Amino acid sequence: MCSSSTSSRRRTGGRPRSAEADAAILEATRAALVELGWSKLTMGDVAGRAGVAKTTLYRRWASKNELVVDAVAVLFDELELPDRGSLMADIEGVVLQFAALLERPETKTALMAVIAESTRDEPLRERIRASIVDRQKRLVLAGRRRAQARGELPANPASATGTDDLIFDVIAGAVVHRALVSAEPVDAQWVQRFTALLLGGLAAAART
Amino acid sequence: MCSSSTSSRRRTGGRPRSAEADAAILEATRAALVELGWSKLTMGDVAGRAGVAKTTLYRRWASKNELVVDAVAVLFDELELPDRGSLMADIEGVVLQFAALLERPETKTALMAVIAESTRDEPLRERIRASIVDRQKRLVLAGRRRAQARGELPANPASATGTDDLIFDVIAGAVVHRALVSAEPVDAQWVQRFTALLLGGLAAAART
Amino acid sequence: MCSSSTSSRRRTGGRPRSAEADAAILEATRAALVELGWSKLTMGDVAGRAGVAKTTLYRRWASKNELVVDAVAVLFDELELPDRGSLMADIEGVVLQFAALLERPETKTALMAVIAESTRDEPLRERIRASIVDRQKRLVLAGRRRAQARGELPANPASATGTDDLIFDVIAGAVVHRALVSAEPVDAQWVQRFTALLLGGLAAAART
Amino acid sequence: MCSSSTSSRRRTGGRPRSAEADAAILEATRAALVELGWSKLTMGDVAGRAGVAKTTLYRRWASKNELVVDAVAVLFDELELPDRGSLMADIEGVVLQFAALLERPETKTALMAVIAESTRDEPLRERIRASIVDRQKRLVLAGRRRAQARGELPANPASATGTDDLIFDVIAGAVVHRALVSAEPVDAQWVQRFTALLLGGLAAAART
DNA sequence: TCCTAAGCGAGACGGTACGTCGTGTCTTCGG
DNA sequence: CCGAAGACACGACGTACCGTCTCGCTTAGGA
Repeated sequence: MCSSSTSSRRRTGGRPRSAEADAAILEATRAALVELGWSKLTMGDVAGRAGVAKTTLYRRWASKNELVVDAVAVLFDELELPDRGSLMADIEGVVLQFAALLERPETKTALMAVIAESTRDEPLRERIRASIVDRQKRLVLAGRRRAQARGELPANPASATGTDDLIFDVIAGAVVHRALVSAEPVDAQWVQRFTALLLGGLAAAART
Repeated sequence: MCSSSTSSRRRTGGRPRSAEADAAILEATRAALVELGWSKLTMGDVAGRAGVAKTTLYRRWASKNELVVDAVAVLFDELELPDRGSLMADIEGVVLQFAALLERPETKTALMAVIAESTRDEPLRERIRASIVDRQKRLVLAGRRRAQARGELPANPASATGTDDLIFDVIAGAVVHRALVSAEPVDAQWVQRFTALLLGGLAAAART
Repeated sequence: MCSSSTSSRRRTGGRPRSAEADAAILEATRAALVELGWSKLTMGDVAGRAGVAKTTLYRRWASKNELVVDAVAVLFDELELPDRGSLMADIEGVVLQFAALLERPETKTALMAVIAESTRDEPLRERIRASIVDRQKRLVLAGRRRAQARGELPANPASATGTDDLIFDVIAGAVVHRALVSAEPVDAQWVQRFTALLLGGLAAAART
Repeated sequence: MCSSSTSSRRRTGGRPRSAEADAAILEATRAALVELGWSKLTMGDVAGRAGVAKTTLYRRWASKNELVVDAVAVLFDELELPDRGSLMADIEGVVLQFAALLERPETKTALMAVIAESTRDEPLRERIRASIVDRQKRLVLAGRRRAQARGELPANPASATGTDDLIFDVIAGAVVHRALVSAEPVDAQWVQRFTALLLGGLAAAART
């Protein structure tokens, strides 16, 4: 995830990069996002908070965008899928978790911004996919397998990947849209109605 | 839409504002979005393209964000819901239209950017809601009414508004997520699978 | 002298440049030279002292070098050649004046620095010549004419210009070298010995 | 000359400093001066040219200024005073030599720069005096003695030192001023006129 | 012969200044 | 009173050097 992850290519000479600096910078970035939001966040400010020179930031991250992606990505790893006993409860749980994550000011302001930038920046898009998007899909995969184990969904291997991607876009897209575009609360009632809709769709698909 | 919409408050004396200027500025803004994207777009550049002084821009829009919202909003009004004979066909049609709209560089880069800004800017959020979000919901409303007229959906007035909002978030969210976050094509196959899922959900909801 | 001296080319529109700003900047530059010397002087610091934005400096002067030349040039205009009754007294007077000028920290540190830069910067060399060097030669010219009027020097028009230039280089060069390179005081004794040497040379030249 | 001249204080153990490195660094410094001039010369660049680490430079010289003084000083040692048979010819010879030295880009750009710095840096002034200025005076001393031996100048010991210093400032100052400040060529004609003036002054002084 | 203190390359680091750019305000003039 | 032209204060940008620091490796003298 970190830009210095090229572990193999460690040159012999020279002072090694400070490992603590990385952590301090990412933490400072999150703090700055909370206080200032995306558009007011500056590299100089982040450097100051981290007790680090601006040069050090630029030595490790090519741009503000990449820095923010790395700083925020770790928050998405906090999402889990505890077994709540039924597919419905599992979906409701993950949706609420995801909504709570999107309520945090650092994610709320950063996520859409970096996605906006990624429309013009292929490397950034790749980084987002690797750091955030693909890591989320594991939740859908896990949920589906658990539901199949329970017998709630048929063990139908046909185009499981395509379906997983679809489910992922529907869940994540709906929650993001509700929270950020419609700008209305993702409360229990909305989650229940959404889950019901989704389960109905899955059941209908299973019957075919 | 336009900031000069304060039609009543027209000062008596003096030269009136040029109406052509407004159109030229919005057109120039869209052109700049296509060429430069959101983050490289500058007010000075837009003014130059429009053959207008920077002062004139600031006299009419308070910020770059509001200008871009106005410039892009009109594109969303192009969306229509021609009667294709069935709910399924109507949904597929509007999803494809929406996906095509999101493929245009000016919307792709601008939409997420202004939404990101809106998380820290209440007036901007309100402007987005009024100019873009609420205007889209008419499509959901129209589609539901047409389906009810066809008998495809029950004429159930119970919390229709809430359901409409949910459907809106699911459709718009899924398409935006697929197109911009997952960054994968919204092709016919995906649209069919998505529509099938949604219709299944709606049918299940209707049975309750 | 000022960069905005292109009086003829005054465009119609637009806010005119502030005249006070020019004076404040040059004054601030001299103050910074006194406090910090040439190598520690920064454009940002000058801007701060002048109560002006850094941009304004760069809008008017292409480089630190040119700014300093303009700031210091005016000091050289203070040199005068009051009639002291004899060529010897006139020379001693102007040498002491020049030495006093070179004792001021702003000239001491700036003069050699811009000359050093001018060895690699033709426009700067031209600016120095126009702003400083050529303006000094008037003193030699005036002194020679006055001495000729007194009968101390023959009214010999033969290559007067070449001789004036030579005298100028000898006087200015010797004083600068004594003050800055040898770094020893230009006191009354030295001035007397130098003047005697120069007068002897002039008298010898007159006899040929 | 070299900063490592602290010959007495040689610690017992440890690897001695490379002698070739010193030569390579000074050579690289001169090359960089020729190519880049004073203000564009950087320590990193010099290190690169010399095939040496930046650390090695700083271990031996405290600053860019001192390094440049050392690099340039050796060039001034090339000046000689071959016996040309008369005082006039000796002066003309040394002036032409000095002018040729000042034509070299490395001296032209470096000399004035370090002198400018020395106005604010006492140790640097001392180093310049020891490395460059005082070593030049030997030429004046030698020329005077030779002229006295020839009988061209009286063997007058009265304040010989003061006169030597004056002559030194007049010669060196006039040439430097002509070459760098007036920025005009030190050609044969100028040298002859200057020499005639100086000889006249010396002859007049001898008569007193 | 080994030990050991220093030299050395490489290069990351905290700083500081650079010169440019964009924002949003202002001041002038002409229509 | 509008609008163009453009100067202005402000502040962030990303780069370049500075001079210092940590590394791990080399190298010569003294034990």
